[in-house]
Order: sequence, then C-alpha cells, then structure tokens
Amino acid sequence: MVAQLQRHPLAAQVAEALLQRIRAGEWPLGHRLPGETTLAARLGVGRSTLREAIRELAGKGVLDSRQGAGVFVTALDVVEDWDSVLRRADVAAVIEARIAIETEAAGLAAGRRTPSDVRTLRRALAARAPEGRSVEEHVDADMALHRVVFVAAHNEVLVELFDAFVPRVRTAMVHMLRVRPLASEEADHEAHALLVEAIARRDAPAAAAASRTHLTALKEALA
Amino acid sequence: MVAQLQRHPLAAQVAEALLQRIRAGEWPLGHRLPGETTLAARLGVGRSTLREAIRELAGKGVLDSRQGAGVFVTALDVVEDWDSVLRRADVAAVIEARIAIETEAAGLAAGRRTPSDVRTLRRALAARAPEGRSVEEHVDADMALHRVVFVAAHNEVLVELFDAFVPRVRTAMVHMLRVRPLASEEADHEAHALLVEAIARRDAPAAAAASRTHLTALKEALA
DNA sequence: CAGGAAGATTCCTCAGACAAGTAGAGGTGT
DNA sequence: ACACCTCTACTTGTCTGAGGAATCTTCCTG
Repeated sequence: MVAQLQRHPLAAQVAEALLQRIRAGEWPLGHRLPGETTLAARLGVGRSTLREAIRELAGKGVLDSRQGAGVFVTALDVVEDWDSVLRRADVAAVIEARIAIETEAAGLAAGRRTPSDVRTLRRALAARAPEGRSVEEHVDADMALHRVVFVAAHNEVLVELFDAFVPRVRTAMVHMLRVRPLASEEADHEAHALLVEAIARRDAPAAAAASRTHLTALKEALA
Repeated sequence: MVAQLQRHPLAAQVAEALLQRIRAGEWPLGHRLPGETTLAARLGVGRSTLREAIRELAGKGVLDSRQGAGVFVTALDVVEDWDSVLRRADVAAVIEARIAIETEAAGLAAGRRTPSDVRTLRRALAARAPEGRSVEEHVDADMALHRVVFVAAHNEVLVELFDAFVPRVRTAMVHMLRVRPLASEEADHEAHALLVEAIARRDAPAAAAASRTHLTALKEALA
C-alpha cells in the first residue's frame, strides 16, 4: 500500500529512464545507443534487465534494435493514446470537435447515402425510441444511430474519428442523464427523426443544420 | 527466401504468436497466462526470450506481469496507431475529415481569437509567402499557418486532431507539388490572406467559407 | 470461524557463454 | 586511383543456471 507507486520492476524503471533521456535529446532521432554491455554497466543493471527495458520501448515504437548493428531511436516519444487524450480533455472541447465532424458527416451522408443506408438509419431510429429502458441502453442506442450517420457518409476516417469519441461521450452522457434527465424525450427523439429524414431526402444543408442544432443543445446540457 | 520471413528475432516472433493467441481468445481478458517456465518450454524457446516477448506486449499494453502473481491479459488487441490509420486511408477521405475540423475551427477562431492570435496569424501568413524556397519549406510554412488557426480556435481536441493529420497531409502535398506545381501561387496566397482577415474581423461565416473553398480546391487537386 | 504462519508458486534480476549478424579496416588486383 | 574481397572487431540474439522477492494457497491454532 505504501510502496504502491514505487513498486515498478527495475526493467520498467530503466525503460522510463531511457525514455526520459531520449526526450531530453541525449540520443537524437535515428541515432545509435551505446552497446548493451556498456549501457548496462553504466546504468548499474544486468544486461538482461536492460534488454527487457529496450524491448518495452521497442514495443512502444521508440527504439528498434538490429542484430550486429545496434539499437536505434525511431521516435522521440511514445504516441499518446487517443482515448487518454480525450479522457483528459474538457467535455465541451470534445463535443465541439464532434460537432465539427458530425455536421460534415451528416451533409456528406445526405449526398451519398444508399437505399440500404436509409433502411439502417430508420431501423436505428426506431431502436432508439425512448422505451422504459436503462440509461446505458438508451445512450448506446443513441450512439448507434449517430454512428450509422457516419457510415452513410462513406468516409472511413470520419467513422474512425467517431469511434474514438464514443467512450468519452458515452460516459459523459450517462452521467448527465443520471443527474438530470431530459425535459422532453419526445422532442429529443423528434430532432433525430428530422436528421434521418433530411438524409433520406438528400437534403444536405438540412441534415447538417439538424445535426448542428441537436449537438449544440447537447453541448449546452453537458456544460 | 525463407529467411526473409523469419528475419524477425525469435522474441518478436513469440510476441506475435502470443498476440495471435490472445486475439483468438485462448486467454480471455483478465485471465492469467501459464508460468514462464511452462510457457517457454511449450513454445520451445528460452525463458529470457519469452520474457522479452512479454515485455514487448507489456509495452503495447496487452499484457501486465505482476511479481509472484503471474502475467495477465489487459487488452485483447493493440490500440491501432492513429498515424497508421491515416496512412492507410484514402487521401480524399483524409482531406474531407480535415475540411470538417478546419471549417469549424476557422469559425470558432473568428469568435475567440485574441489580439495575440491575430498577430501570430499575420506573422505566419507572411512567413508563408511564396518566396523561392524548397517545396518542403513551403508546405511546412503552410501547415504552420493552418495550425495557428486551430490554436486561435482555443480547442485542444481540434489542435490534437490537426496535429495527427499533419504527417499524412504533408507527404501528400509535397508529392503533389513536385508532380504538378500550383497554377498561381499568388491566388493561393490571396486565399489564405482572405481567411486570416476574416478571422481578424471576427467574421465567422466568412472564415468558415474561406476555409471550405480553399480546402475543397486542395481536395480536388490531390484526387 | 478468524487470524496468522509456513510452504509453494511465480516473476525478477544477475551472470556467463556461445551463436548470428553487421560494419569497418585493410589488403589485393586492375 | 578505384573497385572488390576478406577478415576482424563489435553488436545484438539466445540459452542456461542460480538465487532473491513478491504473491497466493494451505493448514494450523486459538
């Protein structure tokens, strides 16, 4: 309990120390690290331990070791996980970014949706109906409908972006609905029907507008 | 060449094999793997090799080993790197996603820009002037200007998104400008000046429109 | 039944040895 | 002077054995 934070294995500590030195610029990008034997001796650890630390950083894409040549720096820092970035970010900022991609996706969907997309949209809309279900189920059905809009836009990057947003937005919405339920679930559902029908009749400006008004209201509610 | 495929070190091969088994569901999420000695013997490799493979997967967040307890599955797959997602995606899809976030950012910037932001924008615009420089330098100056727009929008998520887009867009633009330079660099630069001035005078619709027309033209050129 | 002690199991670290691969020095021939 | 080859030194890759440290399980005791 006391040593909960200091309980890292030696190899992990060495990996952290190496990463810190790389960040500090001790070994530039593409440069070669000292040999394992010399580096292990300098750090005061066994060669196996140093090798495990190198492997850990190699798994994170920072180092790359080639037999006979040496260990080379392939990145100056670990790529931060998108999920952690969003988790750390302000909810308002996340929703604003979602407004950006979803209004565009709604407009694109209006121009590109296939008959199959329309069927899927209407089915997802029906599944979102405010029956007497749990908050999680309702939010999941809502996210599923919004995702179909992105799929109908036929842009893989936008879909991936939305998927990255889902976890963060989901928890925020669940929390909000627990504390303060919607004033009118019927009005909320009607707004979604408006969006779906705009896409169905290929009305891009209306789809984008419907998306924007709905999400802006959500942003206000979450703030 | 048989060795071409087995060029990876044994530890990396073991890591890949373990990941494949985890993906296949041999060890569920949170479950414990067999002991090092047992697993190493079963795979026909030394303990240190297996340990390095485990370390590599631990670096990727798939495994977590606790002394005295065992090695546990913490994720069923590696989180795909955003950069690799974009590199694999179609250029048109990437630009479309960029249009989504940048038009919104331009509109937000018009409403939130500080006097300091305006100064930075004008400085970046001047630095982007089509002097007789290399293609890379020109593209970098262009990306730097566009980034300032996101900074002026004061939304951390949008800035992070743009930064994620930069590598992919940069290479595509460099490639395009090498093959087919712009018809009129003056007109291109004038379009950027229009965007900057719209943000300076707090004209959100004009800023968004300027951003959209410019990026749509870029999308056409890259397609 | 609660609590603690002992044992078994597991990962962690180190050391040494040899194999496999790479890069550079140096010689050789043209 | 240049290109090519060989050999050597160095580097990472792999295995084995040993002991230490942390954790979990079992069983004993009150």
